[in-house]
Amino acid sequence: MMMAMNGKAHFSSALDSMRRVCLNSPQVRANIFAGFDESMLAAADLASSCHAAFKPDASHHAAAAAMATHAHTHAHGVGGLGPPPPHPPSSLEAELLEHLSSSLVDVHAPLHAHHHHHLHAQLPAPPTPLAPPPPPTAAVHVESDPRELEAFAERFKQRRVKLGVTQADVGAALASLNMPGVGALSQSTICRFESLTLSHNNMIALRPVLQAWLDEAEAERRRANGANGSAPLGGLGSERKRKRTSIAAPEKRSLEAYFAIQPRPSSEKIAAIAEKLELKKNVVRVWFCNQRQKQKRMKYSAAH
DNA sequence: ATGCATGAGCT
DNA sequence: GCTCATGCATA
Repeated sequence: MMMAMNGKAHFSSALDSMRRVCLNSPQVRANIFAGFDESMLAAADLASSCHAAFKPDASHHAAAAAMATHAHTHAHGVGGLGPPPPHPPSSLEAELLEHLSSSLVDVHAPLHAHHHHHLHAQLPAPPTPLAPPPPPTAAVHVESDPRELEAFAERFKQRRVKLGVTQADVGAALASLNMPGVGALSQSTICRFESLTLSHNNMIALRPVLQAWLDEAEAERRRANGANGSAPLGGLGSERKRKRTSIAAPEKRSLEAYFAIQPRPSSEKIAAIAEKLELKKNVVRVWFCNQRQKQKRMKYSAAH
C-alpha cells in the first residue's frame, strides 16, 4: 500500500455551496409499533450468533437492508464491487429477517415513496436532470454520467501514479492550486475518490478539482523535465494523538444484525443496544450513522 | 484502504 | 439528532 504522512488544516469550501443545494435529507420517522423492540433485539442477537459464513461488509449490509426495507431499489447500490453473493435464504437468519421486515411493511408503508422521492431530489440525478447543478466555481461541466466518472477516477489514479505522486501529496497540492474555496484534502478522501467510495455528489464535486490538479501537475512535469530529483515533503511534529475505539467482531456482528432489521433505531433503541453490547451509546449511534452513510455510497460494477 | 469520529447545516 | 463531507488513526 501506499502510505504517506499528511497533516494540515481543512477549510470548508466552495464545495459547500454545492453541498447546501443538493443537501436535503429525508427523515423517515418510522417508529412503528413499539412492542416490537424486545423481539427485535432478541432477533438480532439470535441472528448474529448463529450467523453463517457471510459477507465482506457492504454486500451483506446491502442485502440485509434490502430485505428489511423490502424493495429499496435505488439506482446506486452499495457493495457493487464485490460479487453479488447469491445466498440461499434458507437460513434461520433469513427467516427471521423476512418475518420481521414483512411485518414492518405490512402495518404502515408510506415510507417507500417518501424516501425515494427525497433521494432523487437530493442527487443531481444522472438520468433525469431535475435540478440545475449549481456550478461551484470552476468547471461547469456536469455530465454526471456514472460511466464517465468511473472512467475519470481510473484515469486519474493511473496518471497520478505515473507522476509518482501519492494520494496524500495530491490532497496537499490542492491547496496550492488556488482554486477559489478549494483547500487541501486528506489521503483518505483522495483514496476514496479513486475507489469511487464517496457519495455521488461528492464525486461530482471533487472531479473538477482533481482534474485541475492533474492538468497542472502534468503541465509542470513537461515544463521542468530536465533533471529533477525529488521534492521531499516536510513532516510536521505531531501533537496529541487521538484514540480510535475499536468494536470487537462479535459486537460488530450484532450491530449488523440490528442494522439489517432497523437501520435507524430510535435513541431508546440505541441505548438498549449499547447497553446490551456494553458499548458507549454514542459509539453505537455513530456506528449506525456511518453504516447508513456507507450504504449510500456509490460503488458500481455492472450496474450501469 | 478503512473504521470510528467530528463538525456544519438543517429540521 | 440526522445527513454529508471529510479526516485521523490504524490494520
